[in-house]
Amino acid sequence: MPELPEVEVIANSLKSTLENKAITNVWTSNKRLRSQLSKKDCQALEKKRVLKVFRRAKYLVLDLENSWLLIHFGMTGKIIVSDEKKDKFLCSNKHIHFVFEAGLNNFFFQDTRRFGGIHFVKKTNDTDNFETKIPFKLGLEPLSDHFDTNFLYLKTRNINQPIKSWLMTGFPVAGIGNIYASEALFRAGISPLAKSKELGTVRISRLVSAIKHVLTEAIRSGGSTIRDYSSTDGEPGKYSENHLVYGRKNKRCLVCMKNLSTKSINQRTSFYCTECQRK
DNA sequence: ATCGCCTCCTGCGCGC
DNA sequence: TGCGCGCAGGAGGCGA
Repeated sequence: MPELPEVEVIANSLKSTLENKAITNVWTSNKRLRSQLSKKDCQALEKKRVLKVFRRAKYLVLDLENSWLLIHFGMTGKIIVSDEKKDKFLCSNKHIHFVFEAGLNNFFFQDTRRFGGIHFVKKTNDTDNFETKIPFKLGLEPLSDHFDTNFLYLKTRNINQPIKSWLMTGFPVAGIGNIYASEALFRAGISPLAKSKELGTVRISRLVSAIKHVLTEAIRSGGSTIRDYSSTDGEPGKYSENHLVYGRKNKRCLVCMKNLSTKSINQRTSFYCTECQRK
């Protein structure tokens, strides 16, 4: 489900309800997620205060007194904030895999397809950086100033695979999934099938601008809702209304009026315009 | 080292 | 109506 903008919207909405509150009554389902908390992890979370809530790559990060909690939403993950009692809520909601209480609310992590995951990362001292303690590498934030033409140009020089596939790997650039890869490539006039290393500085520069543009606008619009994404308050994202290619198979390209195409690239459907986007 | 394919899951919508 | 198939915002792991 959520790519960078959706997770950013979730993180922003949780700041006021979670920061400076203590976590209690931690519970997990016994269903397998990509990564799940152990009993010991749950105990370590009890009565710990949330210092900060933020997003990194596609992870929601809770910075706690003794640890970090990283939540990945996979395809169908979402967090529901409710004042309803846990047991009652579990009866009427399938696929809840993680619950904790903070302030006056319960925070429910729901994930139908269970491609999401929760990582507990222990702090050993106050100057720890969680990124050095996790078993996977996170790419550069595409909305940071470090993500520029020079960076993308250098990183793509040896990459033979299609630019869309490479963008979606999350490294060295984080947070870009199927929707925003498609949208950014359309706006940059680059075919999703273009070989990464064959893109020159002009097109790379256009791609950098397009990525920053679509991500920024999507955050501003509350993200993209395709089937079931919503923020913690249940509000769907409105950026889907601004999609120029994603989900518009056989509809007309809004620039050249030719019908848009789809193609499966690395098992993921890509939406694009064969006229406006060139290899 | 790189890349493409498979897999992990559930649920929905479509066509027969 | 009902069943089967294909498809869905991700990404780790495997083998060529």
